[in-house]
Amino acid sequence: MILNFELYPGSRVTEGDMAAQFGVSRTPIRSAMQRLEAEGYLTVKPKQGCFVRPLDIDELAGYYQVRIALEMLSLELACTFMTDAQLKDLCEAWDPMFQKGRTTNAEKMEARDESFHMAIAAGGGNAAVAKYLQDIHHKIRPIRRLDFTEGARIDCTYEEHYQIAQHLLKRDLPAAQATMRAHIQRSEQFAKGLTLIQLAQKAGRKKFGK
Amino acid sequence: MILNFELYPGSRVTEGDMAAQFGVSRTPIRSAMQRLEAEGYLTVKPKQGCFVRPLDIDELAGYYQVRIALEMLSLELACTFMTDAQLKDLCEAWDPMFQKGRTTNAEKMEARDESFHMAIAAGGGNAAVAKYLQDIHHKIRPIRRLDFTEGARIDCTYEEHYQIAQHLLKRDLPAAQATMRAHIQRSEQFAKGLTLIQLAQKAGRKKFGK
DNA sequence: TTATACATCGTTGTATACAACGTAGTGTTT
DNA sequence: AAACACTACGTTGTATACAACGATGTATAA
Repeated sequence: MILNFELYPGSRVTEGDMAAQFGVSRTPIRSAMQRLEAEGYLTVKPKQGCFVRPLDIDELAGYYQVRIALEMLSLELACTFMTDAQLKDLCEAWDPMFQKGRTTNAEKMEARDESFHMAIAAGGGNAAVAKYLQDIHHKIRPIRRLDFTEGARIDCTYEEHYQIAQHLLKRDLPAAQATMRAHIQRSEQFAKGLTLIQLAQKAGRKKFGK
Repeated sequence: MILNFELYPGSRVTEGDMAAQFGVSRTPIRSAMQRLEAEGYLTVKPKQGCFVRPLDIDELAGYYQVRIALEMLSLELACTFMTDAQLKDLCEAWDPMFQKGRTTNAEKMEARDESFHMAIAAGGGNAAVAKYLQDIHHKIRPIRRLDFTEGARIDCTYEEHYQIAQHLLKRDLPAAQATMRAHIQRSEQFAKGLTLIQLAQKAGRKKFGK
């Protein structure tokens, strides 16, 4: 959605303005806003207006905790139900030797990373796990994207994904879980650092007006 | 919502009918339907109609798996962050010796049970855990209610909740987790059995028309 | 100068009318 | 008799007008 970038947290968004901006009536805008409210991106106060919810870093840490718990379950199911063929495909897709599929585009890389985690979740056969993991990925997307702005982190991601897939192929659940946990925590720590820098910059810009 | 009982899965629900039934216009009905669709209770096919989604038992098993994973995390956080005072309150509320707060009403009991699990989730300080657990509780509510139609299960629930709270108070995380896991699985097994019976009865009724 | 009452404005919530589209039923043709 | 085309109906999607209500600014009184 558009609110990932140019909308400041806390700012007001009225249905009328959005309708004029998109050239449609208030009805579909209203519908979209209700969906965004349900997803937690903005809160609508009756008869007052809609406000975009600021994302605070503690809340995101909470999502990462839940993510780890779900990824552990996801791996457990995948280790039981995914076929060797599926896991071999996964290994090949993330083999660090294959420089082909590599991309330096942060957005593309983030989509590829998400597809890795969702493939494991889907392979486990539990739709609820996949659903909640997808939801969390959406929630932490603005931060995760920062994770792939550095080439080193991309290399790391390839290596770790490959290891996880290999562990699964060998049906070594504890190793897969340990690697996944470390993978997620590393990514979180790195992204958290970059987010703090961005927040500081934003605060600086705000001081100088606009 | 009303779909918990008298609406057959797969049946069609039109906005116009609902609007007439509730005596309001289509607009708020439409809004509510979009919310229900987002929550997964019904699917709306463009230009065709809305259909209530049947709940299949495998899907519910998936939710129970996720629930266990989240409750384990919830306990871990609660064991770290909840105060002795909070835990003592919890113990008292579920002390089997106190026959006072007891209720035989399945709906009331289900609300009380939910409040126990949500209190632990809230006590851990992770809003995301609480949010997803709440969501799962809503999803499995139609089954869980069946769990409290028998007095024996109510006794069991009091006993198990009390033990969990006691373990937390003693800061014995593994014991609390083990008891919680058994508690949830027992509840699931029992409710699953009753659900199958209900489904069989419903199928039987359907055969005889109406 | 400060506090209070009031009026105006802007916003969301709701109702209603119309447009777009899919489905089912019917009539015709082969 | 069967298959196909067309028409009519019902449904959701959208636009617009109005109602309800909170907030803000202003004028008046103490």
